[in-house]
Amino acid sequence: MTSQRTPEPDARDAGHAGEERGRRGSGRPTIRDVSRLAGVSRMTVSRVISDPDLVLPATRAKVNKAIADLGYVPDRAAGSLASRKTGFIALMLPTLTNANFAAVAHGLTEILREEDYHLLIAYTDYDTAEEERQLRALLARRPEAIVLTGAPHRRQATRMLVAADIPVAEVADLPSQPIDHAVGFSNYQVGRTAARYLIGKGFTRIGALGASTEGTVIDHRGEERMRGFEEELRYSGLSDADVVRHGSAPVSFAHGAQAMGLLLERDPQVEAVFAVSDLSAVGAVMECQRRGLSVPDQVSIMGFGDFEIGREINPPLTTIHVDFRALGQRTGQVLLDLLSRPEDAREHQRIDVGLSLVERASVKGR
Amino acid sequence: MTSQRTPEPDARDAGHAGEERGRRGSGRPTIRDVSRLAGVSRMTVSRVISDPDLVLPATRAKVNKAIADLGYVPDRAAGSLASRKTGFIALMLPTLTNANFAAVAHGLTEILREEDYHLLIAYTDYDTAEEERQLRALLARRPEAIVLTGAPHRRQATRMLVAADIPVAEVADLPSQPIDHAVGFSNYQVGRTAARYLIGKGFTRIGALGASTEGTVIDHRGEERMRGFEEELRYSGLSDADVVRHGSAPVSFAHGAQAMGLLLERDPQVEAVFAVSDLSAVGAVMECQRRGLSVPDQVSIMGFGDFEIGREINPPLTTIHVDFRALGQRTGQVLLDLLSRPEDAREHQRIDVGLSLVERASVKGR
DNA sequence: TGTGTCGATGATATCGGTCCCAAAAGGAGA
DNA sequence: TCTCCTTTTGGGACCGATATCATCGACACA
Repeated sequence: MTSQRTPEPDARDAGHAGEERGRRGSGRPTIRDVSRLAGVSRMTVSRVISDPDLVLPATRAKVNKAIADLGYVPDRAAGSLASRKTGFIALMLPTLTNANFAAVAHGLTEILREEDYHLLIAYTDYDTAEEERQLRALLARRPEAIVLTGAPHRRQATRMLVAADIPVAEVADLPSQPIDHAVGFSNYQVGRTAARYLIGKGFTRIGALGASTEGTVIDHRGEERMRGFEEELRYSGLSDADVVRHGSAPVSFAHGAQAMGLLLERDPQVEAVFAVSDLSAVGAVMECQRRGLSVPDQVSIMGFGDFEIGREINPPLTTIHVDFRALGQRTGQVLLDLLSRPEDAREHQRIDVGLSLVERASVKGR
Repeated sequence: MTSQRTPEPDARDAGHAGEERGRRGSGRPTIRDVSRLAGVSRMTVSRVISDPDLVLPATRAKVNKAIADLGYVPDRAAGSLASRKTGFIALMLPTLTNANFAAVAHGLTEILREEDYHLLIAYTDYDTAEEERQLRALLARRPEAIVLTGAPHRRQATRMLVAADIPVAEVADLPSQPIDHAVGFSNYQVGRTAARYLIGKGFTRIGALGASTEGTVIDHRGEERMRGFEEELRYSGLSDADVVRHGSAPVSFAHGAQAMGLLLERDPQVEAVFAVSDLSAVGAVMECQRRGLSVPDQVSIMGFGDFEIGREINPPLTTIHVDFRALGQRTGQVLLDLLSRPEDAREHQRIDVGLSLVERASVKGR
């Protein structure tokens, strides 16, 4: 049978029962209420929740009944404080209103969920100033790790990250000097790959559509693609006169349509165009069609991101594919692995998830 | 001048300095470190952070310097425990990979950010079983309010919500019997509006494209639109034989294409189609074009949600518009208002953000 | 019967903040 | 000068969990 010692006296409850005066509590059942009802100590209740095998089945049953009867839900804030583990992973993105970033969040959640970690999501709307505020707010929640898209761009933000002393994973870009860990692909290589592909198709008047780099609202990853594209053009001895930077991030259909319009006015002879995003590319295709230009017979267009819409339009869009959901999952695995091992056994991870060119009908060589 | 009493002795630090043995702490500076460095009590530091006006400017300056020197970031978990305010608002959505839901999250964040509230996001992938697990995990974080898309569908989940005793806001649908507060629109009315519109255009063979209602993965809001659409057809004496439910939520381009294919095989004479989502509708348009059917000359198609892509395709898509970002903002305002006033002054809110029909070229009357 | 080991459970300190009230200083008014 | 009030600051308990170590039995073995 179970042992019959008296449970802990619990000074706060000694004396007359039901004396509630002056108590700060919220009225919701606490672990103490459960322990009293079940006739065990708080520690035993805690064990039933976090590691049931340590408790005798009979005791466990009593405790579980008490939990159910009271509708007890443990307070993780209190638990975090005591255990020094919050179960939070922070995620800072430029925006959620982008299918690929949302896919990263989705993939991450799928993995973290299993280990009862929660994602704390913040977004910056591509604003470098907001980044710092958000980071401070996130760190106050004591996440056990933080996931960022690319390095932070303020000195102060980087300092805060280092001081936080938690694993940092940079995703969706592979910086040459990662702060800590990195899971992603090279946006610069995306640009170069796109340029080489179009050059290989025999085009010589090649353009690009990206966002402006002025102000604080900047899509750094998109700009990396533009840079890679431009450099490849130059290496190949081609002009970068048809590279258009227009409007502010995030880019979408309307951006592509406008930028394509500008480009066509600047150079009506342009043969092929790379857009930093499929959304932009789709907008460009539509703009061409409105102007009576046939894609791909008169202008070839390709994008980046392999958004679902690209597959559906006519002609289907040639693009560069990155599996963002898998990227999120992979990041989750890296972090779980990192967090489950002692600090001194953690080596830097740098994982390139790669990219692939998806040829569809919107590009047709000369 | 400032007062010169000795600051609190702080038993934990008495005796020889630097004796770190056996301490549970994390190594990060705490409010106690700041108070020692600044030569004030912890309470004064706390005040400088949460209500600076209560502290003399000179003292405030000392404290702020100590905070900066140490790189101190307050631990919100500890603060939450003591103050009974976590600063969390929970948000449970079917998915984030949907521009409209992402827009809700976005709008909410914009508003809550100002008052330093954080959104805790969970998603269920349209799975009723997952809903309950996620809800339990969310409530363990002690959010001060919770935002849901429509009522939870498990008895147990509803019970947990009521027990949590916090404001509940249902968004993106207006249930006839809201649990607490509701901000949204009637999906049922969307369906009826769409049907009335198509009927008014003189069509009599009218179809609809939605998701299957089998299994646990169900898009209840989409189904409400389907139901409203069907009922309006019947009220008007028309057949609902062309209403197609196919595939599982979430629906997208490929769904629309497939479902449209099925519909055309079932009834090649169909004149007009309503899809539960613009994404589906776009897929349907593309499918028609692949089959050589002209939209809108041979088939009219309309959708719901006013997704950006609908504006860009040829022909532009007729749809029903709801401003989801504003919906999120409105919800945020309601919640902030609710949380800033005493509990007994809180009345139930029911806000209809309305909907509007956007006529474009994809529907052409007989 | 004595003793060592192991499994189950309890007692207490602690995590890092805030609440509540008390104390000290400074100024106004009698 | 004394009292009273306001402003500023501090002391200690407390929020609701968990870490850590102690304790109690039961059992094996000598």
